[in-house]
Amino acid sequence: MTLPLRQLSPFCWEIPRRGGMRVPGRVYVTEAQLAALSADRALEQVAAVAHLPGIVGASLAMPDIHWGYGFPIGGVAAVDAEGGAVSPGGVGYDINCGCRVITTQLPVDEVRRNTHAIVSRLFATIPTGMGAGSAIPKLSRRELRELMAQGADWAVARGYRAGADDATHCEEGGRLQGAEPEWVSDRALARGADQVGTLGSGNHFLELQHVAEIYDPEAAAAFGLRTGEITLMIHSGSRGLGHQVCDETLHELSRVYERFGADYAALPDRQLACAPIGSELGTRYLGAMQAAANFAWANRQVMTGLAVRAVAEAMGLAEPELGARVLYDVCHNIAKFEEHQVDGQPRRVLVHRKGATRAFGPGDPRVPEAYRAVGQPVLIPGDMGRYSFVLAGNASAMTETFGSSCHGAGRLLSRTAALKHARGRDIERELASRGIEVLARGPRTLGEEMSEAYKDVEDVVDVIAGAGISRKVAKLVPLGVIKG
DNA sequence: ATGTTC
Repeated sequence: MTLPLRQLSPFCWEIPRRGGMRVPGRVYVTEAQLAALSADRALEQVAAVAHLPGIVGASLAMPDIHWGYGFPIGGVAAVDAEGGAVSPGGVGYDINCGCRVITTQLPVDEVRRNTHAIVSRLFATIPTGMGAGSAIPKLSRRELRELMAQGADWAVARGYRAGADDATHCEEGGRLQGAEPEWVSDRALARGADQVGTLGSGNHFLELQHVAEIYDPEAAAAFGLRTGEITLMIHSGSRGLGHQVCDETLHELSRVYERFGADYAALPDRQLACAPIGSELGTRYLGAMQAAANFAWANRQVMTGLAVRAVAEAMGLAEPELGARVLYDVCHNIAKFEEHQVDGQPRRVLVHRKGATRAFGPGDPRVPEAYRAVGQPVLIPGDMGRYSFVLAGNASAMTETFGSSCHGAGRLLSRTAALKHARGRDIERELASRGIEVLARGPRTLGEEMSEAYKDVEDVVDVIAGAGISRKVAKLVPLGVIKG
């Protein structure tokens, strides 16, 4: 199927409304990226999402768009908070998968000669890989429920912290309102009980980086980013607990969603299964999803405490000597109630961001005060062999994308294709020759995750910057990385 | 992404 596309700007294309689409689609890509997209079904998914009950504005896609379950990865869909539908496929399996940057005052030159010791200590401290558990003592169901009610604060209160303002430097303060831990099943609790403070596998990572380049000195100063200083980046989510919440809801929803009304029955893809926000099932999913999101924040917060301690020990320093603090923490797999302008009127909407990052512009009260003048920090992880970016949200994100930006590089090769390319090579040694020390549980992840398997994240970020949605603030280059 | 097919 070929979709008719209308070019709106050098970086933006519209899929006009037709059939059951309630709104148009809008895709932020260059012409070259658009040509590459014809190979997968992601654009059809953008059009399919436009059928979602209650969707407003447009069905959006960021430049790192690729095919996903129901919604494309890189998709953004806002639905009316009253009459709209919530769709687990618009959040993804890894609820509140997200990214965090911790800044330090350590100079890269001092740290580089200790890279091996630091990466080894990080790898020994933070469990990585599928099924890895026991970073901290296993939690009881009661403790887990407390954790899911409190989010990042749960971990801060137990001493897992970088600085004094870690939680307030998270999107939503590291805790979504409305979380209902009671609606998270026993099975999900069992999976999460020993996974707090664990990294996971796939594209999840913890990186030791340095600030290699500053593009926007004013925003960099506000964010505490200084050239030549060390940062840590954590990319992880809600592990087996969030996965279980998504899985259970999808199973339940697939049997009943068509009964919610003609709009639901007419959805073009069963993977878009959704429920009215106010329905019993919609309410239960939202409460459990918000609880799982808070689990993810606690998870990244515990890893923050463990990582700061590990770096200090490896450097032979006291923790305060690192000058570490959380710059910011964003979720890129989530559905959140937010107020946005729709057709010039303020409206409460549920914004699904599935592989998309919140990117609020300057002056927004929902951005921490220290950053408010320059806009929200937008954290964009790249691949393990190149670099990552810190951006700042622009005002136009608020009018164009419900305050949303891209979330990463996006895959170029499938996992299978990447492994084929990696055959006979020593990825670990290749990275070492470029000054990047990597420790992973197995060789397979390294093959699947090698640089060539990903697009250049700078190409993605440049589209976002070209479209005016966010602007580049700093480039972060890895010295070392731990993986699953 | 995921005790990688309850």
